[in-house]
Amino acid sequence: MRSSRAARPVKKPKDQYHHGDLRRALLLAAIRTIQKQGFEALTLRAVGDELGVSRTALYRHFADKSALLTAVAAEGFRMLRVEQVTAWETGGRNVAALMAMGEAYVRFALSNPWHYRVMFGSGFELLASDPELVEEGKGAFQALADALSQLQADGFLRKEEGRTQATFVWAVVHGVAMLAMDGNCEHQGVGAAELTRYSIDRLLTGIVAPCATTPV
Amino acid sequence: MRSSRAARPVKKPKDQYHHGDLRRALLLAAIRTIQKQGFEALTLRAVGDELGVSRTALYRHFADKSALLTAVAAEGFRMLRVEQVTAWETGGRNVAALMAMGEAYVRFALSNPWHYRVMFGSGFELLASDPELVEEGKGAFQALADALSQLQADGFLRKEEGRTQATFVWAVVHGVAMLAMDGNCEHQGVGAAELTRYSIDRLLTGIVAPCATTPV
DNA sequence: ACCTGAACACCGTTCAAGT
DNA sequence: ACCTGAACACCGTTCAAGT
Repeated sequence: MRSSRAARPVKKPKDQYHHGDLRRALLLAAIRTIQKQGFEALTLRAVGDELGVSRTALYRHFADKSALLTAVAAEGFRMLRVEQVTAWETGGRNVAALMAMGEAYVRFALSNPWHYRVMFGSGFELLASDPELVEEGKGAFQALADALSQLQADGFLRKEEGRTQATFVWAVVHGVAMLAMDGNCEHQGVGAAELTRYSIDRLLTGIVAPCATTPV
Repeated sequence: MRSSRAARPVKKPKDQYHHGDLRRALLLAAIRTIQKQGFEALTLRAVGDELGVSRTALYRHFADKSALLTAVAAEGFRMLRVEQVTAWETGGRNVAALMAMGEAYVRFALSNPWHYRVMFGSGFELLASDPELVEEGKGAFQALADALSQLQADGFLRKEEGRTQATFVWAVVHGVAMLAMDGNCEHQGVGAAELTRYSIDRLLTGIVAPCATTPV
């Protein structure tokens, strides 16, 4: 279908309308705007303008603004998963690598604060049942769950229900990321990097005083 | 000033304009709308209509919509602090009471999901430097910090920098609350109540496997 | 099929005018 | 001082019309 007629200038496919993949272009433009200008700056008009396209062209590729944001969120989970898997694998698939995953998680949120917010559906309605969003969300979760599962098998972690443990670990890095993003920790005089390092330590060891056989 | 002229029907103070305290009425109406209809349903017009007042009357008491939301957030932190202090004091000011605080924290978020979101400035600009917001936010944090501080003194918790430890504990319950609210844990087959209980346990003990002297 | 331009309903905000 | 009604700029969305 695509190359039915042979000799034609392949570069610009006639430029009849615009790019080759407007949907992807719209998605990336939306991410860029959110990243640089924040969530409130994202208007369908601005996205269209940036691509030199009508403000209603978007409706050919997304049902509405909510669908666009859902795609932005799904793309975010994909990016996050890649960084998580990389941290785990290059870190050596051990406890140190798990800690590197935690650091990478918080770093991702702090580097992409607005994008990260969209991923967790803050302040607006996300299409929570969107198949792509669900799949990418599960994928990011699974990267963490797999790491924990192996560390359980290796005897480094408590052996307990995997998804519950994984959700807890996720909640911890998520909470740290949110507080650090909002500046809530700096507000208490605690640096984001310091909070992250401390939190990952205590995630592993807990906050209760060690037993008497261990030096306090 | 208030009772200068004596004999007058005290009930309705002439009804010249409206209520006695429009600012408070606007704040409560906004909270009610957010609570029941969600964040996107909060329009200044709707708030005005609900109180039978012009849509611009609000500008006599709040600089703009952002200022109204900031007041909503501050009120939320005040409510949260009350519940936290209650849990701590009625719980007996011990480790069990700390766990009750954690449960109460998550319960607050799950009972007031939209209000809770506003408190953490999701998706819109909050007046982060607003004195009332800062004060109430610090107050809620302090309730937790005080509890931890006493448990440290009593030897139940690791003795370390108080604000860092408190911020970590806050991050954990915050993260659990967020995931539970979004249904992200149910999505993984983990119940919110189960996640909360487990998380508070592991917050205390950590996830690493106990040392050999303790039964696994 | 894909895109456009005009139009509609809705919103936050401003402002001159009322009491 | 406090509130109102009309007006303005902006937004998401729809739709008939173009290619």
